[in-house]
Amino acid sequence: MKQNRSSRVTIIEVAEKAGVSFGTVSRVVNNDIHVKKETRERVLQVMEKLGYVANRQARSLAGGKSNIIGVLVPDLGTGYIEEIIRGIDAELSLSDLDLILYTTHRTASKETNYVANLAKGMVDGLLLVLPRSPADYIGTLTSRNFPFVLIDHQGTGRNCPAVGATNWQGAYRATEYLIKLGHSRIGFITGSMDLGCSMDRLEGYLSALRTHHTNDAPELIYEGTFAQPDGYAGASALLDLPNPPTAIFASNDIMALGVMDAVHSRGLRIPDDVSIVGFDDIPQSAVVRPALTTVNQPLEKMGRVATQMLLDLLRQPEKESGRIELPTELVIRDSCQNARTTE
Amino acid sequence: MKQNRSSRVTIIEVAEKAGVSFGTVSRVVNNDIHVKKETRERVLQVMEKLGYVANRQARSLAGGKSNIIGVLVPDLGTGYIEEIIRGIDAELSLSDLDLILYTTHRTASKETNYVANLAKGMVDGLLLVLPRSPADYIGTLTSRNFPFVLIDHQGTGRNCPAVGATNWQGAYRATEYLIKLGHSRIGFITGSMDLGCSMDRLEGYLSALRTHHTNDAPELIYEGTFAQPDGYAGASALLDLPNPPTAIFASNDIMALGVMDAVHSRGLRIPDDVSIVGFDDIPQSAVVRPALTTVNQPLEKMGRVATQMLLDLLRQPEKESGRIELPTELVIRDSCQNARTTE
DNA sequence: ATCTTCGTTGTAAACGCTTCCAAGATAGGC
DNA sequence: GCCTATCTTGGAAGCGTTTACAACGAAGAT
Repeated sequence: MKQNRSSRVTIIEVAEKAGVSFGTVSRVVNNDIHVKKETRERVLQVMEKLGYVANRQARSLAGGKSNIIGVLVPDLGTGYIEEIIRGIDAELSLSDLDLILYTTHRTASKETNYVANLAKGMVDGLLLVLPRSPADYIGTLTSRNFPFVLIDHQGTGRNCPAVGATNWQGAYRATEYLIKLGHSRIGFITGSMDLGCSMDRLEGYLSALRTHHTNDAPELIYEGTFAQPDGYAGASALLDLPNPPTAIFASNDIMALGVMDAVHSRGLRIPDDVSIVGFDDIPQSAVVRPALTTVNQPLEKMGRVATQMLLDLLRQPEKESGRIELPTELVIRDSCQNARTTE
Repeated sequence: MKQNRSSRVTIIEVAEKAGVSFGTVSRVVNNDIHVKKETRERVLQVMEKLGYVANRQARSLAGGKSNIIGVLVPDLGTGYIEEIIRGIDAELSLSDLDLILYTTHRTASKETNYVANLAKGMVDGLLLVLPRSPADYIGTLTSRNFPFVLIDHQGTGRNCPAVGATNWQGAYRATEYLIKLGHSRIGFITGSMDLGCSMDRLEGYLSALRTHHTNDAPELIYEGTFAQPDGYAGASALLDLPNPPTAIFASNDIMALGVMDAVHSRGLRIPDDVSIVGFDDIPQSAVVRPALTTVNQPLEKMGRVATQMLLDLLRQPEKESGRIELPTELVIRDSCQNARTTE
């Protein structure tokens, strides 16, 4: 017994049972004002009784919009993206839009491809999380006036809708904190340098060092890619230096976890021997021991705000909307300590 | 300038440019055999040149299927659901199906509602993660022959497609492990008792105690709901007992984290004073200090397997498929120790 | 040379809805 | 009581596909 397509209740069936034309039913469904109150009630009742559910595909086809918004993410499983999605979902569940999720698995070509296809009518708007190659399609999207919002990506020069966090400030504050604790050799592990936020964090670190006249020796900077092993490798390299740093600032928490592992495995103590700061404030950072001092990035909120922007854009496509930056905040926990004066 | 609907390339346009009828183009798109090789190539070229993308809505409407599968989850943000989604996504990205995500925010009525509507044509199949009230709709779904798979839920008596984990065995093994370490008073914190898996874990715990002739006093069992505060409260209550347990087994890792907090805040040491075991093996459990001994549940794999089952069901709806249980495994880390003989 | 039989292609009729236009009904103004 | 303005409703024309069916030509069989 195959699923019976004809079992579905259509607008026509409702119309017949209610003694009106299907046009009227459509008006009821769409909350059109031009329906007499009693008629509306009657139709509503029949709909209820028959268990009518509008066919999405048909509505989309006829109406020219899908009521779906596409969310494009690079990957799942870091805890980072998930927080953003949570915000998106929370905001979206307040509207009647659905969320369709695409994972590019960090492939730039896939990303461009998806965007191109999705923008051709599958979805009404696009939320691009941590985009790799926005330059490839932002132009097209903009000129076609297709609604989209970039999440956690530095603008590409153009003034396009985007929400990010104050990466520079966060890194500056964290570095300054370490300096004020008396650290003068502070190691830094970067993120993927093709991402704007990585650059910003590095700049923030460097600015803080310079402002406070602290050593910014290039050997203290290790280039990572945001993955845990980079933290381990970076910390190992830094601690092998003839004059090793007394504090390490990792560009994200995942790498900071790697740093902790490396430090532990050399028999050094945190924060006694090495102070550590991360970035992001993912759930793990609160539960590791010692709890990780880190820069909080309001990921869930970024998701929410971006979604709100997109909804605005959907309502009034003409409206210009630029970049929004949400504040980061230093969360002080237990992974840092005054630099030992014996040094 | 509003987005121009007519800018979209349709099958008809392709047909004209290629000098064939639109029917032929449709055949090419659908890989129908009845097209001469040269014709196909020509059409393909034109499609490429024009940047043709099939309109999903129209295909769905005409073809009677959406090529979308719905994933219904109770919530986001625990790290638990996300792992499952990751598995689903991984498997789905191998097919040409898209994933549309629904969050019920733990509301049973919303769940029933979503399922009812989705099954009426919006999606081709449903993946139900940790369903609250499957009894409400499984009957309908089954009789309508609508493809779906339950993830992480104990069958409701019926033999319906589901994938879960061996909760009973996992809890049994963990409890046995504690007993063999010499613990004779083992506290247990349950999950939400309306979920089958919670029951199974409790049963596993009890069975192990009985098998090894160990005390299963009811005061050692604290009823939780899988949330971190329950772990804290549960541990506090258990440790306040006149004869407190020397080990605590929490029904999930999140609660185990709460237990750790409670133990720490009383100035007790883990594992010296209290041994702790969790369940799930979420990423956090590997990074807390001491690292948490826990029962690994193959969440990502459960997502994959469920997706495969659903795809099978989509291909051959007649096929009967029952429940699959994936093995859990005890992961021994640093949160347990021999019971002190001084007790 | 005629009849089949493929292999290939064109065409019409859905699919369930939105939207626009026109027509019927109703009420107000003179 | 008649005409116009307003409210309400019906119906037709798509939206871009799929799919069943018909049609056509060419090749093989008789």
